[in-house]
Amino acid sequence: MTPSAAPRTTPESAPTGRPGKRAAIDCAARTVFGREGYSRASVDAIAAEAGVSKRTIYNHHQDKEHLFLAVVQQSSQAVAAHQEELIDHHLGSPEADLTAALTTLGRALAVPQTDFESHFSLVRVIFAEAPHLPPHVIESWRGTGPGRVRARLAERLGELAGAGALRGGTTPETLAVHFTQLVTSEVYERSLHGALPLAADETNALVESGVAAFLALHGPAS
Amino acid sequence: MTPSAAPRTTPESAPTGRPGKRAAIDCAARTVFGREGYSRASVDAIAAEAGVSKRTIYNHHQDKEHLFLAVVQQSSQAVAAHQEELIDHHLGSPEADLTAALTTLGRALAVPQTDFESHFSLVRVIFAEAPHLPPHVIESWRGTGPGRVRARLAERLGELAGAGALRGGTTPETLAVHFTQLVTSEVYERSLHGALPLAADETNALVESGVAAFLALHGPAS
DNA sequence: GAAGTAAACTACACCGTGCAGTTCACCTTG
DNA sequence: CAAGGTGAACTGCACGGTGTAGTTTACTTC
Repeated sequence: MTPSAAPRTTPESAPTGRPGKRAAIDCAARTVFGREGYSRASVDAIAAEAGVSKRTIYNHHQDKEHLFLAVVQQSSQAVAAHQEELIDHHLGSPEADLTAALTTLGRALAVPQTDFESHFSLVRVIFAEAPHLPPHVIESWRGTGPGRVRARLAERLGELAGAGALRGGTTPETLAVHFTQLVTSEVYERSLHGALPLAADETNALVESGVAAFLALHGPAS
Repeated sequence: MTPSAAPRTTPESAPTGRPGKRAAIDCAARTVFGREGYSRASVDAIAAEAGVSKRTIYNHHQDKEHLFLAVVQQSSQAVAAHQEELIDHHLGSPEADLTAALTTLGRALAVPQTDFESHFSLVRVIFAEAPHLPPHVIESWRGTGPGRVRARLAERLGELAGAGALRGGTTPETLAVHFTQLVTSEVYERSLHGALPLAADETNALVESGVAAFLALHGPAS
């Protein structure tokens, strides 16, 4: 950890290489890092998972650590883009049934698609490695990951408030904070941030209860 | 990880040894595991931290892994006991100023005392290692750790509701969930569960805002 | 003499590199 | 356009160096 800003000439930003190899390496690295954590994940295992020679990994990435950081960047962007899409999809056009819209959005945010499972696993590893990660990496991750999602959620909820679907009187940011706290944070905590499976009906119950509380706080004036 | 239930005769439950050594080992293990994580923490480092021979560690504990599990048990109990005490202290006797009581409790729960820092660090490691931990360890930790705290909080908040200090109509468990979600979960997330320091005034702002939201939801009928 | 200490030791896993040989994409040339 | 050359990318393997879990041994202390 804490790399010293790539001193030498590295293959870092070389877009060369046979197509597919780079992608296979990154995908495999995400999978293995997510499954094993940083320390336990061996470069040999990543190479095997990618169906690639270990030497090839070092052709594309300077270091185990730089490989990890590159994959973290990709993953946070992918997760953020996916979640922003979810938010726009469920909250984009004025919904007739606000409770239903918030509930399905909450569920979608709380239980990650299996397609993105490895990305979310990697987010857990970021949490675990946070004390050993260079601060600028954390900040960058915050900015391109959760920060963007939170901002998008605030934007959409602010629009709903502006349209009268939610009570006014609070900033959009507060709405976003309260939504994530009440609707998703308990699911995250109960499942140890997705590490342990949580029964579907339990998830639903938590989300529905959270939405109810959120609407009790910020729902349309009665 | 995933030990196979201690097959041989082990020093596991032997209360022998010079007094103080065992405690020093456990304390050092907690510190080093908390600081480095499971994989990075070496038994040599723990021995050095404890001012003890490595052999002595293996006299008291079967294994690096069993050492880790033992320390986890201790830590979760210590954290739980400490937090239960906080809850009783701030919510035990009917308070004149409910807002102030909830705020100071929230602050106390959100920023751990430096005395318990290593315990909280270890909790982060539990999160990180969760996928590699035997399930019964997780369950046991849940029960003796967060579960007990949550139950105590529900109990006290239920009493307040019964005394009219909070609005009725919800179960004590829901009160406890909403309190932790609104008051502490954002602090935890922002600080990556305590891994990164969070400015004191920022913490205060989050806690106060959370208490305000909690009271808007469940505060005494106006 | 039971418990602890210090240091050496075994056995292994891992990172990163070197290198000889192979494969593939592309480009020259007839 | 097709045969053939060219060079970069890739493979497979072995190796040096390092770190670590756990054991052993000889010695010390209470």
